[in-house]
Amino acid sequence: MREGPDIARIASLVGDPARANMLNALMGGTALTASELALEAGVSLPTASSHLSKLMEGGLLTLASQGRHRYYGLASAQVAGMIEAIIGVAEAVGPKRVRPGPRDAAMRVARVCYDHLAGEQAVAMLDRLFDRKLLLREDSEIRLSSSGAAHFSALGIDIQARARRPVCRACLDWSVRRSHLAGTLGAAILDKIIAEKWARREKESRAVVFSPGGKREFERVFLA
Amino acid sequence: MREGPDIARIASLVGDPARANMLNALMGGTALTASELALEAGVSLPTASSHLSKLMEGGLLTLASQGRHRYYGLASAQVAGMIEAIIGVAEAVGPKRVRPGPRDAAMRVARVCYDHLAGEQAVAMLDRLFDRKLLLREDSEIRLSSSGAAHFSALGIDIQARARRPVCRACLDWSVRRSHLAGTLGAAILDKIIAEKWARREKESRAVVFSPGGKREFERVFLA
DNA sequence: GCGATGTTTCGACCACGATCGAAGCATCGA
DNA sequence: TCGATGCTTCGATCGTGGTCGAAACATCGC
Repeated sequence: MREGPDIARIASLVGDPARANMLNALMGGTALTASELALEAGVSLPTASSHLSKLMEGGLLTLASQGRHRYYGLASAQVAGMIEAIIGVAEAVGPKRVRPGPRDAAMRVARVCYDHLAGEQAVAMLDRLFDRKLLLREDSEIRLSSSGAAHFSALGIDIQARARRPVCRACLDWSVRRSHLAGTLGAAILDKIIAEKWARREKESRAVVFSPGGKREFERVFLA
Repeated sequence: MREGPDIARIASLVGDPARANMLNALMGGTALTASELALEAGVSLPTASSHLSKLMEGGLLTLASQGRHRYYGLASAQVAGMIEAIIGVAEAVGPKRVRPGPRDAAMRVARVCYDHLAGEQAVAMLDRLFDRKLLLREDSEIRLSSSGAAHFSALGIDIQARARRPVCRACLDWSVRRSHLAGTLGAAILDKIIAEKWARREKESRAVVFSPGGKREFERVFLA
């Protein structure tokens, strides 16, 4: 019972499912807003806010205020390392893999992440957009190339860079552990997918289900 | 959102003060009985028993029954590494360490981490072993070189690589924030240090205290 | 200024889990 | 066989902390 660093305090911060989901979402290194984290964690905005202030007070997060957006990120690589260590143990002791379930499987393939597409389809799409040089990696940023601007414009997706919100942003995918496309462009693409009826949003879920024809169209346009 | 290894489950196991104290006590590497752990955690026996079964179910502990005694120990070096990582974060964000205190200072210099040596001495040793090419970095792994195998063999440390547990592993040190050597080789070196009486283990603590002569010997052999 | 959007605070509710005493098992030494 | 010791299970209590709706606060575009 002797004193030491308060390890229980830190561990219990990670020990709540909602907070664990938030931290997991932040493991990609990109800072996220409170709303995005609320969606990732599957809790309401007030609840998420409460969790975030606890994580802040615990020193696990940093906060960058930009106007009315507040971007939360992991405080340090040390914190990320700790979470990796916990993930490692969880994987080692929990080979459970309880039957994925159909909704779960659908979620892995494609789902909504805030206002853009996530899941295997989205990750594949981002890869392909890089391959075709429609998007360019710049350090940790993503930029729209001139050919990309023309390409999306031809698809009826016009991005006016007016918004304070970045046009392109990488967003880490929990199921694939790689990035997919967020930002206004990501949102616009999801809008198009829904508008063209290539896919529909599953009720009461984040899953996005493509129709057979819609899937072909999507792949022709974005995965070609 | 959810899916993936259940990190919240693992973290919440560590997140209870009583359980955290137990795990901390077990970081010394010696298995302890339920009564000892109850005392260490400052809770009654029934409470401790309940905590222990939770830790067992979570896969964090191993149990060795010997007659009417039941010895609990950490399940693996991986679990120990996770706890070290959490301690590191707790130290970093922790409140204004009030005067380190002598025991704390001794812990920084050298201490037991599960079954191997940690602390400044251990970090310095790993650095030196790399310099002398007795160990080789390979990506994020550590490998024993042929000259290293010969060297340790000459010291009476024979490592049979058959074990499923890796021979060499890096383990992050909370006090120095750099790696020290874990794995069977790390354990064997600690065994030698104790067997040669170069150092003794402080009672009721993880600190390892070198004798003046032992320190010289250790430095001659491992830090030369 | 205005309404719209993003975020936090407040208040109230409720459940989970930590806790302990007493009783039940299990194993030891005779 | 017996009592003693080490540990776990049972049952009941209780407080901490997660949760959300409503409202307040902050900042933007206009």
